[in-house]
Amino acid sequence: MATIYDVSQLAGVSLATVSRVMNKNTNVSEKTKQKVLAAMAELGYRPNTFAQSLASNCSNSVGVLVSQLDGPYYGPMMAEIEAALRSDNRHVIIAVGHSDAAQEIDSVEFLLSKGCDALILDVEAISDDYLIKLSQSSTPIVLINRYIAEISDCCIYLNNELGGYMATRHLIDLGHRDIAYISGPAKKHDATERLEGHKRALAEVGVSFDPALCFEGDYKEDSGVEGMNYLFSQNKTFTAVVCANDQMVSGAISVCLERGMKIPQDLSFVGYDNIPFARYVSPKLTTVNNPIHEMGKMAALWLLKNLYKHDIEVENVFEPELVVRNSAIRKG
Amino acid sequence: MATIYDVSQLAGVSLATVSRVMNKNTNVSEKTKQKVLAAMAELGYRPNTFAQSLASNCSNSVGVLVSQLDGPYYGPMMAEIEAALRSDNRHVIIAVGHSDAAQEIDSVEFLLSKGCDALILDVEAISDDYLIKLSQSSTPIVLINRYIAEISDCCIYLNNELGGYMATRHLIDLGHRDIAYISGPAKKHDATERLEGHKRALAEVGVSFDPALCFEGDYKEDSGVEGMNYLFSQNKTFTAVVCANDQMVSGAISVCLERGMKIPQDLSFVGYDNIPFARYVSPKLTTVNNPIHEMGKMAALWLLKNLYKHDIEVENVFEPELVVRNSAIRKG
DNA sequence: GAGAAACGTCGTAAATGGTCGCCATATAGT
DNA sequence: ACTATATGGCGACCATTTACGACGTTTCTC
Repeated sequence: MATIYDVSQLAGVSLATVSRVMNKNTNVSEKTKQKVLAAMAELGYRPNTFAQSLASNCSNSVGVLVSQLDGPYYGPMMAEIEAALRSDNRHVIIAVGHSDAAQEIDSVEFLLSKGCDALILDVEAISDDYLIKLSQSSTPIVLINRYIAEISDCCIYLNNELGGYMATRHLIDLGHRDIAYISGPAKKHDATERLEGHKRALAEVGVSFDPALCFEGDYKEDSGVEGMNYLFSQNKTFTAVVCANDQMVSGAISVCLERGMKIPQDLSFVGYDNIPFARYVSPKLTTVNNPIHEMGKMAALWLLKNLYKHDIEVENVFEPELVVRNSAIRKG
Repeated sequence: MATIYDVSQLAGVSLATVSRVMNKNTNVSEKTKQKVLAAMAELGYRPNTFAQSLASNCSNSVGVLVSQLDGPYYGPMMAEIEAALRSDNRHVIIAVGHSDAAQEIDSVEFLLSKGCDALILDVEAISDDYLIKLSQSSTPIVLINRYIAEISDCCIYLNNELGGYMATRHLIDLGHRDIAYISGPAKKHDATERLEGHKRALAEVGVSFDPALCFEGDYKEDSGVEGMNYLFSQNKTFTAVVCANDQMVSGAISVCLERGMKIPQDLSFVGYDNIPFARYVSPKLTTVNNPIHEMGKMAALWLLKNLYKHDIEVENVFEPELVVRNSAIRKG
């Protein structure tokens, strides 16, 4: 492999000059620049990133920690992050935290030990305190899907409470009053926020929240199944169900279909997240759009702006949006 | 940040000795080893990976190139790769090729420039020749989802032809003879192989393949919609449809449902890939299992064995498996 | 039992391939 | 001619690995 030294020899200039043209330093004449570029091309020179990183103390890499890689949720986010960073010649290193505090911390340490310039974290189990302390270290972090007041500047998040409100409000506007709820795990912030929104919508029209009509799932399909079975076992009336994410809706609907029910005629459903499948499943899901990919993109742009000094605008907070399709209809 | 030098000072030994204990070199007495370990702990020492990589010419990183990150397909694969490599303290750098030759080559170059120890590639557009040449370079590669005879050792692949055969054979066994086919893009190897299997199953029972009953999609939901509309427009009889992947089945079924048809009573469907949603959609999809996550894992293990010298067994070729659920029934 | 060979343990110093500040020099503008 | 600015060279880092050799102890051999 050719080194910078070889290039400088061939081009008849010094090492520093070669380094300057690589780093787009302006103080290089066009003529020498061309000579160097030609030499690089002739040798098929490729700078050694390790040496660059060692000398410059910058790795051009950012670590991305997510809860899981399978599932429909993180793919679009990773795709946007990769695209944004890649276009600036930075690379992304991935790590998975499995929604477990110990593993999440372990992953952060891992990423740090690999010398990432910054971290993008979508973590659920790690405490606010840890994150606040981490943000004070020399490695910048940006949080997706989480709001911590003390470090709000580096938080990219969705107004989940509003989303939860919108889902239930939509059903209320459709005439429903007996609305069941299949929640995400109580330990996850977004899950409790969405539930809060649900309660607010209920309160707004004077309907009291009935804990018996609320099931705590874990955001996976199977818990939609469980949740639905639970709800039916309560022997209470309800004409609509809102689920804290689309995957649980999918599980819940499958239970109803197996019982010979018609959706949405017999029961209305509203989901959350608007994952790609929501459009193709039958009935097409009415759901709350969660612009997860945009948040991923924004996290990357945040880094481009604040760490790599690009002159761009970023926004931190995203608004949910109701996507009306066919899984919820007026109460008949 | 503490350096190896600081550690050596505190422990009262030389740099080489500290390096030796880090690299588990046996030639160091238990006593000095403990001294060094204590010093490292006291300083919170973390070796600088860039310096390590520069000196050892090994980055402990592997580049993973996939066609896309969103969609249900690559997530499980990435998850397995990450887990396997991570357990050996290696990290993965991701890149996306978008099924385009230029972008795929660009991504390979990108990954190479980042100094990956090896590459895991799931590429579709890059030519065999390029890959063969690439495999002769100093950076090992392993190919997922592709078979190239000249470099078969580093190919991890599924017997797609057999899978295509199984899908159609299942329908034949259920009494169907008029079977439509929605294919993947002709330029993708796996798509043509699956179609070959379909044709073989047909030929086996003396049914001639009717091009009018075959639509070339692009593996996405929308082309399932298109494909179904095309098939209906042909005014031909068919009692079953096999789609080259589950996403297209999803699109195809939605068209039927909108027309008021009952699935599988009016039309049987068999898919391919067995993506997670296939289990939760209604009707639950009969499909061919594509052990994509296992192939991802095996690719990682291949590297662990051949590059990082672990003593483990790996297998290259995977067999598809029919998963019978509810989207295909006996011809009525 | 003495001398030599072998071995285990550890230190020295030379890579590894860059970046970057500092300084000298060339060039251009006024 | 004087000064500001553009240009290029020199050499000190950056944090590690690793070949080589020093040194002391053990073991083998005659």
